Amino acid sequence: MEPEDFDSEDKEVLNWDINDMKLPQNVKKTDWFQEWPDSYVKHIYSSEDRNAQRHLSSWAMRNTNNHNSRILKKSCLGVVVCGHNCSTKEGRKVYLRPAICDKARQKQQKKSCPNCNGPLKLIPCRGHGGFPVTNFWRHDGRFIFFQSKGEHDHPKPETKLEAEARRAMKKVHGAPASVSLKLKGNPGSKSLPGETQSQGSLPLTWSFQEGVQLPGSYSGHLIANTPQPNSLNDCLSFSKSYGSGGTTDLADPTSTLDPTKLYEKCRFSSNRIYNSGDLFQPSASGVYSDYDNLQAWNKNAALGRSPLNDNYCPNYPFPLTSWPCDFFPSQNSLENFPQQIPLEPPAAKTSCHPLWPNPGGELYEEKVPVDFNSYVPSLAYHPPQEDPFLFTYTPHPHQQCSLPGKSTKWDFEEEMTYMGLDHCNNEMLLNLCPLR
DNA sequence: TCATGCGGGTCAA
DNA sequence: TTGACCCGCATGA
Repeated sequence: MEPEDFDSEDKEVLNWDINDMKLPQNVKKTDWFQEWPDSYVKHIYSSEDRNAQRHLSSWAMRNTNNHNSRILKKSCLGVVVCGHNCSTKEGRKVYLRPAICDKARQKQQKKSCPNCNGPLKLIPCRGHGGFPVTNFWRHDGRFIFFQSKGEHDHPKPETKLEAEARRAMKKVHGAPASVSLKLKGNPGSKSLPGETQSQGSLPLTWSFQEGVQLPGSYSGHLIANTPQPNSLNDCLSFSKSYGSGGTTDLADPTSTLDPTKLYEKCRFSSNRIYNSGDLFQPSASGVYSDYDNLQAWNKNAALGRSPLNDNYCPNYPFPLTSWPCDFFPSQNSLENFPQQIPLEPPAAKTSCHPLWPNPGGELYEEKVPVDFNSYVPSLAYHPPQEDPFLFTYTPHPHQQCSLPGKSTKWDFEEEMTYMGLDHCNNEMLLNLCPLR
């Protein structure tokens, strides 16, 4: 759509700034929540969006006083890495989430690298003119306005859920899970009959975390006590967050909380990300959408990460498609997800996931930029020494994954074994797991 | 214990 | 004046 096609109201919706006295209220479509907002983006979320209400971000953002109670400002803390720049045997880098609390962060930095016992080092974010990237949140009317300034110049840290899961893991097991991993073998290097290695599964969250490598998608699954509603919430948000082009139709009457419909919607949403056309859909906030998607893509590709990964459900504690198979979210889980999910049927997959079966049934293989900042594959992955951010990726085709058994009782070993086998990416599962 | 939000205050550009 | 940052406090999980 050409800019001249916008009427004045549209322009108002598109050209707002977080500091404006008056923000647009004639927003027709709100954005899907973005968990990894980057670059100079703006989003308009529904005031019903729980994630937006909580001003969530998977970047480690701390509150910053801007002496303006109307606008909440947050600045990025960067990422905690090993001072020795060590790698695990599998070539994974250590990317820990900086503690938000100042004291906790100081304590954190006194701790040693879980991998090599070297010192931990905080890489500050300098993505905004040498200053940390800042995020602004403003509640106005029925909407929550979000604006990001700066581009993160550091790897993604582990997500909040991952960090919480890691802490919970420590509490429950008392010792680093690596002990267990050593006993059972490395999860990333082991496969079961009929299984293939995790690398091709693509959006694995394989950031190394204090002795335990947690695929983000299972981070909430590791500990039974880990609250799952948030994970589901996050997943669903992710399913909706396929790029800043995602929008939520406020008038969508299909926003029932019927789990089956939600699943179906989520499934559709999952498909959406592979529709190249979606990349250029205007977001509610519009202005940056098209350009920023491209920009983000290019940047992420340069950084070795893929926007597609952001569209994945890295914090989802179980394979999304296991709903109809082995698990169904509680109503409680769904309550945390007030946003609507678009009902469009899956668009033709003009651009497929590397492992997405094509219409002919064959797995489609495509080289895509992959986020190895936080999603580090194992095995064949060899980290370049000169630049840890530049990774090469060769997907392994023909991968299959199995869902966890029907038993709801997973002990830790089983979980780790399962996780180590092959983290099933949602999109693939969507095609492998029978629906209802 | 830590995340989060608020707000007083300081400092430098 | 503005933006970044430090600090303490309160609240909640």
